[in-house]
Amino acid sequence: MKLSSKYKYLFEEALEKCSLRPTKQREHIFSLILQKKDHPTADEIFKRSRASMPSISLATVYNCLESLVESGLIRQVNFERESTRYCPNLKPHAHFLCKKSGEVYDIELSKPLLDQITNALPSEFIAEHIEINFNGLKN
Amino acid sequence: MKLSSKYKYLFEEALEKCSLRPTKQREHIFSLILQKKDHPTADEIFKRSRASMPSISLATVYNCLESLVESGLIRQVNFERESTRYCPNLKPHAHFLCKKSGEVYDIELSKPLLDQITNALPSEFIAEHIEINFNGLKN
DNA sequence: GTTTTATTTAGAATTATTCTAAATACGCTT
DNA sequence: AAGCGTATTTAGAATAATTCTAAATAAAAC
Repeated sequence: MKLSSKYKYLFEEALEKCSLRPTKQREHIFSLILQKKDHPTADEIFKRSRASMPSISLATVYNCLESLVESGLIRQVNFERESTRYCPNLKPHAHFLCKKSGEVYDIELSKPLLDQITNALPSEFIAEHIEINFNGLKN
Repeated sequence: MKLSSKYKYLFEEALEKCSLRPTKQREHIFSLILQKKDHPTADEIFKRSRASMPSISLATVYNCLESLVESGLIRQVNFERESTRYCPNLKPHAHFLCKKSGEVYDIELSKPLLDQITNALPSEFIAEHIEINFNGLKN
């Protein structure tokens, strides 16, 4: 599993900024997440990654995901206390979990709406991160 | 730990509707959560509840919390994969976790803003629940 | 090329939560 | 109020996701 040159550059830059090394494993996992844009858990990524990199370990998958999140290449998504899922969509957006299928969908949010939500905070609160999660049913 | 008559009635009604029994343990835990309106975890509630009910077990605390959530008397709050916290504020609101103090604050959201957020969903999504969590710093 | 430092790896450890099965309590009927 | 069926409590074991540990390997700096 290899990154296209466009993403390869992004990948190396982003890791560089955090003084992290662009290893084979990190690249492999990043490319897997980019490829199939569902919202896989660490364990799903582990299973997928073994297909083309049989020697990878689960601990490495966790480590790599942590590095990718830290460098801002992917983000985490949590629903209640389910396993953490990972998402390569970096535009601000919300998530929707369908109770029936278990699938997660990205929900775009307009900039003005996001600003309004942030403005709902009294001034003594400085938000670093907002997470907006829906759940319900999707047709 | 006893409930005031106002809450006692609410408590009994709510459990009744779900065919759950108003036991001493459930009442005790509900009153603890009402009393100190921070956002305690199951373990914190367990510790507090032992002060006045030393025989209670952790499993019971989990069971009671589940019943209280099911009957709509309290709600759960999850930040990333931290322990689930519990909240007696039933008005729709968001939560803010201060990274520094670890404290959780309720953030009121106006009805029109909430409606706008729900309307951000394309029509094929039917939301049952929305969770909005901020984190950052509070002065 | 050698050294330094970061990363990977397998397996053990941890943490929050759920499960299990026996004991107890609740609430309904008589 | 006694008895009965069912729900709840309890302690401890089990589970699941994740993190930790320490040795082996790989990347970067010199």
